[in-house]
Amino acid sequence: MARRNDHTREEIQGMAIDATRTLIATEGLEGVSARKVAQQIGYTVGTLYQNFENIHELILHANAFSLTQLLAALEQAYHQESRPMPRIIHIANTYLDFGQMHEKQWAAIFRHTLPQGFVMPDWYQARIDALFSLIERAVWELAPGRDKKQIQLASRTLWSSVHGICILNIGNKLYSDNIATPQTLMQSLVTHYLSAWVQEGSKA
Amino acid sequence: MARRNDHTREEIQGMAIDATRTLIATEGLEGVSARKVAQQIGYTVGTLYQNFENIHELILHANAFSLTQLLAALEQAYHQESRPMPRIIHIANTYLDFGQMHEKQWAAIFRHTLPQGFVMPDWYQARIDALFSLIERAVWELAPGRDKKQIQLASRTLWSSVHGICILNIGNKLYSDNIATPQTLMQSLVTHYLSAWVQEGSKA
DNA sequence: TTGAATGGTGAACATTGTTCAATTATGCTT
DNA sequence: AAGCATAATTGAACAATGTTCACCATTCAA
Repeated sequence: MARRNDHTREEIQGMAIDATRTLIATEGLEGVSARKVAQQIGYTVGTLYQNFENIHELILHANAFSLTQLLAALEQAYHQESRPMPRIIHIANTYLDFGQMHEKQWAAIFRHTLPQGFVMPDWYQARIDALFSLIERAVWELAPGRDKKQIQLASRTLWSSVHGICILNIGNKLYSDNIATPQTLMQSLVTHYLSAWVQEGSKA
Repeated sequence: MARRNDHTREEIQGMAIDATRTLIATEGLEGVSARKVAQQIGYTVGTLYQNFENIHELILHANAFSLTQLLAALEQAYHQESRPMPRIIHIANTYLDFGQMHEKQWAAIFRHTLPQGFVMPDWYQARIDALFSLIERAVWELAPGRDKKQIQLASRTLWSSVHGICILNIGNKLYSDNIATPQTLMQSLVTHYLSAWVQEGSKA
C-alpha cells in the first residue's frame, strides 16, 4: 500500500495518465474506470480524485498525449517530403495510418465528449489548433500567393474531409470490399480538391 | 400501473423507441437510461428487457429512426434540384443542416458504439447503405459515362468528406470565427473536388 | 515531543445495465 | 363457470460505475 511521499503529485498524475492510456489502448474508452486506474497505480480512488477533478479530466489528459503523438507523426511526415503537393498527401496518409494503428486511442479522442457544463481546457484546444496550423502551413506552401483567408478556408475544408475519411474508415469497414481502400479515397480527395483549388487561384 | 394487453408488444416497442428519441433529443445520448425510458412509457425495466435485448438495441432503433428522417430529407433535396452539380451541393447542405438542426440525434448516431461482440443488425446497415446509394446516384448523373467503380470511389470519397465537415462542425465550433461557415467549407469541398473529378473523366 | 497539515483510505451514496423468481392477468379448456 | 396453463409485468437484487468525505496515518515544523 502506497504511503505518503512515495510519489509526488506530479508522479501520481503521470502514472494515472499512463494507466489510462494503456486501458484505452487495450479495452477502449469504455474500459476506463476510476477504480481500474487507481488499482493499476497502486492507490485508491480517493487519491485519484485528489489529483484529478473527475474522470473526464483524466481521459482528456490521456487523449492529449495521443494528440501530441499524432502531431509528432504529422510533423515528421511534413519534413519527409518537400514538394508541396506530395507533402500534403503524405501528411494525410500519415494521419490515416495513425488512426488505423492506434485505433482505440484515436476513437477515444473523437468519441469522448465532455458532459454539459464542462469546457474544453485551453491546453487541450491548443493541441488541436497545432494540428490545424500544420496543415495551414502545408497548404500555404502549395500556393504562397493566396490570400490568408483562402488558405485557411482550404486547409480547414481539406482537413475536415481527411478527418471524415479516417472516421468512416475505423469502426465500419465500409471500404473493405476489395475496391476502395481508405488510401485510395485519401488520394482521390487530396489530389482532386487541391488541383482544382490551385487552378482556381492561378486564374485570378 | 400498466396491465397485460393494454398495449401490444409492438406498441410497447414503439413507445419505448419514441421515449428514447425524446431523451436523446433533450439530454443527448448520455441521458438515455433503461429506467428513464421505462418510467416514461409507464412500465418497468423488466418489461423493457422483454422487448429489447439490451439498451443498445433500443438506442439503435432510435438512431435508425433518425437515419430514416435524414434519408427522407436528402431524398427531398434530391428532387428539389435537377441540375447534377447543384443537386449534389444541395444534398450536402441538407446533410449539414440536418446535423445542425438535430444536433443531439445526429451526434447519437455517430457516437454510439456497440460493445465488443455486438454486430450491427442488417436493418440498420441497410439504412446507411441507402444514404450512400443516394449519393452514388447523384454522382452518376454528374458523369453517367464513368466506370461504376470510379463512381463508387468518388461518391464515397465525397461523402466521407461531407461527413467530416459535419462532424467538425458540431461540438467544436472551430469555424465560428467570422470567416468560414460550414456552408462555405461544404461549397468549397464539393465544387473543387467534383470539378476536378469531372474534368479528369473528360480527358479519358 | 507535540501539534498542525497534508497524504491516503475505504466505506457510502446514487445511478447505471441486467437478471429472474414471484406475482398477476388473460384466454383456453373442460 | 371454474380451473388451469400461458404469458405479461413487476420489483428486488447484483455488479459496476462516478464521486464524496469523515477518518486514519504520516510527516514536518515548532
